[in-house]
Amino acid sequence: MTGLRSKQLAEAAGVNPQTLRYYERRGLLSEPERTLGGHRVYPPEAVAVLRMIKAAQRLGFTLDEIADLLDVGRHRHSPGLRARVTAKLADVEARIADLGAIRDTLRTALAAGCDDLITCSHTASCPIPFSGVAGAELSSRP
Amino acid sequence: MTGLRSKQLAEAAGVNPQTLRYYERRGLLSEPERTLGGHRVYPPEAVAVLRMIKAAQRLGFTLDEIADLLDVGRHRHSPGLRARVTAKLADVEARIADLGAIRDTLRTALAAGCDDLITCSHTASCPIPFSGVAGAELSSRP
DNA sequence: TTGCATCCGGTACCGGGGTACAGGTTTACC
DNA sequence: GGTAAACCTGTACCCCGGTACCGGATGCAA
Repeated sequence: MTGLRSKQLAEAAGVNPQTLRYYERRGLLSEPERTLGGHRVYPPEAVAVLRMIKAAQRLGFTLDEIADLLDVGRHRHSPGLRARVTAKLADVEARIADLGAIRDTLRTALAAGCDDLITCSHTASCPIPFSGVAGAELSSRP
Repeated sequence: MTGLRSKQLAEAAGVNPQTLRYYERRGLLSEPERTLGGHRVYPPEAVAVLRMIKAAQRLGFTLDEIADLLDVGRHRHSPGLRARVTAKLADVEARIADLGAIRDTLRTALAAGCDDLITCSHTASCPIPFSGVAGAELSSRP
């Protein structure tokens, strides 16, 4: 009775109803109960799950990764979970570092009234660490 | 004479040669000189530009945004540049904050030996701030 | 001058993440 | 019991960021 129908869930979570089925196919949302007629009835927690998905996604996780992360805890934990979480953590930390560099760059650019990012960066007329950021890219994920 | 051919540039920047033409079409790379026969000859700075593109891209900027950012400085600055940079900066800062929350979550999960992310997060049995992350998502970009 | 690597433009395709549409059933309310 | 809204499955399509393939035209070196 506390169940949600597709549209309600979709609205509550701010996604398209079609996306729910899509996520279900992709293994991100576990298959919900059905009415006798076959309509999906989601548990209220589904909203939280969706929000998590969206949050994780916005942060650069792919749907597969998210599915993986969620799924693991859903039924039983595969042995590799800790390793994967650890890897993800490293990944996230790297992203934070990169973003920090970009943030600094943007700030510097603004502060310097430097309206011109590339000219600045590659003529080295203002001390923007863009090559540092760019360099970071070389040493990271494929 | 210091010019680079497609393949050289591609290798120097770690991208596919096809991608160069693609970026050119997209306005990310300005049209290079040509040999008499029509082959592209890129200036050495192109490498730096490409690295910047890749760095920015890894950090969640779309090609259009990057084109925009680059283009502006390339010829003449549209009046909106500062505003756009400022907006991007806010965006980046928001991403950093979100990533920080995710990082904390992952750390907490690891530390708690909590192998199960969703169960943990939505049964509130361990004090993981996932809803905080999820909530942040509501207040941000479409 | 011949030969092979490279490049050219054009078009087609791929994977990721959705979204839309078709055509048919179910629900829910009057 | 009728009817409109919501739902169902399935398939097709869209955008993004590339990548691959094509047939033909250079570039360069021996």
